[in-house]
Amino acid sequence: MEQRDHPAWRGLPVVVGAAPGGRGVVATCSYEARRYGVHSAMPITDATRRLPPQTIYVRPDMAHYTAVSRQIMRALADIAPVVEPVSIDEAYLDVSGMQRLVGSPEQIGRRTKAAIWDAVGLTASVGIGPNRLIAKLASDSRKPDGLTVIAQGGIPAFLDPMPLTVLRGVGAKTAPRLQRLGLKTIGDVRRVPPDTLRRVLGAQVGARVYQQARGLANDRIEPDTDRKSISKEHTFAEDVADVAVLRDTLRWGAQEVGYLARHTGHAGSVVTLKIRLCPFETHTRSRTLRAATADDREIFRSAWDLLQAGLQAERWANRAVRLIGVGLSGWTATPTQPDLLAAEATLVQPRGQQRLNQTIDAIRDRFGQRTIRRGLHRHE
DNA sequence: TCTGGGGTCCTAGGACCC
DNA sequence: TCTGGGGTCCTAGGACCC
Repeated sequence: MEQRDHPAWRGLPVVVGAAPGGRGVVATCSYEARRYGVHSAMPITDATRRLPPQTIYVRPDMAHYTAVSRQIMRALADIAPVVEPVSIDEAYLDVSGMQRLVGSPEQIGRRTKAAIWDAVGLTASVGIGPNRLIAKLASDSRKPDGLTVIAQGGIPAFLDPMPLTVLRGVGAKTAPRLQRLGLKTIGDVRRVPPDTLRRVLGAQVGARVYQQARGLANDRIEPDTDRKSISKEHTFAEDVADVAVLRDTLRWGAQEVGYLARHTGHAGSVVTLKIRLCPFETHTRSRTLRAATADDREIFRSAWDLLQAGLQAERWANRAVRLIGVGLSGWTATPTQPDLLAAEATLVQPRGQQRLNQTIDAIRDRFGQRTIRRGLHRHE
């Protein structure tokens, strides 16, 4: 997209991310830069070493990218009724049952690419498959500007030769565990009994890998999934020992988090402090508040308390700090409603057990089990 | 060699409740 | 005096994804 906005950069390696020589990584880069072996998440110092002098380095302009992303998502909403954005540059569309209206899967894919081109002048890769795993891998299989359709019957031939590292949830730690069993491809994984995978990878990851190797995955596309947390963190250009600097950075983070929470209609009851000590040792400390908040000062106070407690403990004392951050989570389960409050008031009255049970049943019918437990806890 | 920032989900132990 | 089993919440850390 930076090449779209700056025609002079077309054909050149372009790196979006940290300043060259600084601390940080490549966020993304042009296909010209990829030819030098540079990729997302690579330390910027490594990238600089590999890339030629004419390389263009840009800092990310998130506000601009977010605006373009919105335009793209709007264009996608015209293609299919259900769109689930997964990141700033990726979304799932449920196009099942659209063949009669639009045409073959290929036609739906071409139409999607055209809609994005017309809206923002960018190419996109599209993958179509029976579920989100296959659609994602299909999209990844041909970039840039690709269009790949995998039908149910084509799944084994498509998956089996792929390296097992493309499976969702198989990363830097999990891949070697599988490779130590002599496995390289998804086809290899498919021949392993489920019990072995569960033993080596744990219950959840093992089960997921087993399913994915067979091309099975969730096919529900769900729009409007609410975020679960809001956080702000900062890595210092140089490690910091001055507590006043840490406090000011924490205050900044709390203000950013509070602002974002209020502007997105969130109030959270869990404040989390994150700290990364020199050279690279990460810790978190969290505290559950008595009531949810979106107040900068309250978020800051909690984070600051947690930091001071940590600094007093032996482990953190006199250590230079590389990163500090603050997060907010634990949204209020149910918006407070008048009749819920009334029901809670009834509950805390000393009444006979039978009456109490009737009241609990009544609330449960209306709000569900979780609500009752929370209500009881608050008043006990 | 050096490892951002913003997220999600899972695990595991201890507290606490019934 | 010795003691179960299930469930949920809280906390810390870790793996992973874009």
